[in-house]
Amino acid sequence: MVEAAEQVALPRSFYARPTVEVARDLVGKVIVHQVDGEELAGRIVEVEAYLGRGDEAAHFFGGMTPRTRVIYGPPGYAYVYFVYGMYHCLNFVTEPDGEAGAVLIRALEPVAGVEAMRLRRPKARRLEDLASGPGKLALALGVTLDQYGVDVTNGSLIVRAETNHKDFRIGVSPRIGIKKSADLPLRFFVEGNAYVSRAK
DNA sequence: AGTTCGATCGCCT
DNA sequence: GGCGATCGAACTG
Repeated sequence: MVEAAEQVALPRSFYARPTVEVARDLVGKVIVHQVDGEELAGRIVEVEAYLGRGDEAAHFFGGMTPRTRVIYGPPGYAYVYFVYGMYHCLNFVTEPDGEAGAVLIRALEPVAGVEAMRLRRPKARRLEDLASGPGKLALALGVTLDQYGVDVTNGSLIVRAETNHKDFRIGVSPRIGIKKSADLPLRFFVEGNAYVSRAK
C-alpha cells in the first residue's frame, strides 16, 4: 500500500521546469515533514528563485562546490544549507538534470502539527511568527542538513499538491537580504498573508 | 592554515 | 534601525 503522502506529492516533472515558473507555482502548496512520529505541515506563502545563469546572488554562481552539488543534479530534491552559524534554510532543486536552479522557501502558514512546531520554536510568541522566515521555518519543521539531498517527491519530506486556499494573489518583489543581483523580481508571496516574512 | 563573511533572527536602543 | 551570536564553506596564500 502506498503512503498517503506519496499519492499527493508533486511529481518530479513539476520541478523539471524553469526555476521562476516552479517558484510561482510552489506558492500555495503544502510542505509535509514526518519527523519523530509527527506530521508537521505548512502552506508555502513566500519563496525566492535562484537562477543558474546570470544570478550573482545564487550560492552556485561561479560553479559547483561540494555544498551545491545537489543543485546540478535532477530536480525534486532538497538543497539545505547552514548559515550564520545557527540557521538552516530549505530549497527545492529545479530545472532538468545537469542544469542549476533552486527555490528558497521563505515562509509557511502552519497547517498541521502546530503544537509540535511551537515546541521547536519556543521564542515565537505569535502563531504568525512560527515560520515567517527561512530560518524559522526550517526550525519549526525540523529541517536540518539531514535533509540535504532527500527526494521530495517521495518520502518523509514532500510537497503536497492540494490546498484549501485556491484563490489568492501572488505578489512579486526583489529578494530579501542579498546584495548582488538585488533588483531582480524573483520573490513571490501570497499578497496580504499574515505569515509572510515581510509585508511587501 | 588562516581569514572572511553569509539567501538570519531576535534583542537592544 | 543597529548589532551580536556562532560556525562552516569557500577563498587566499
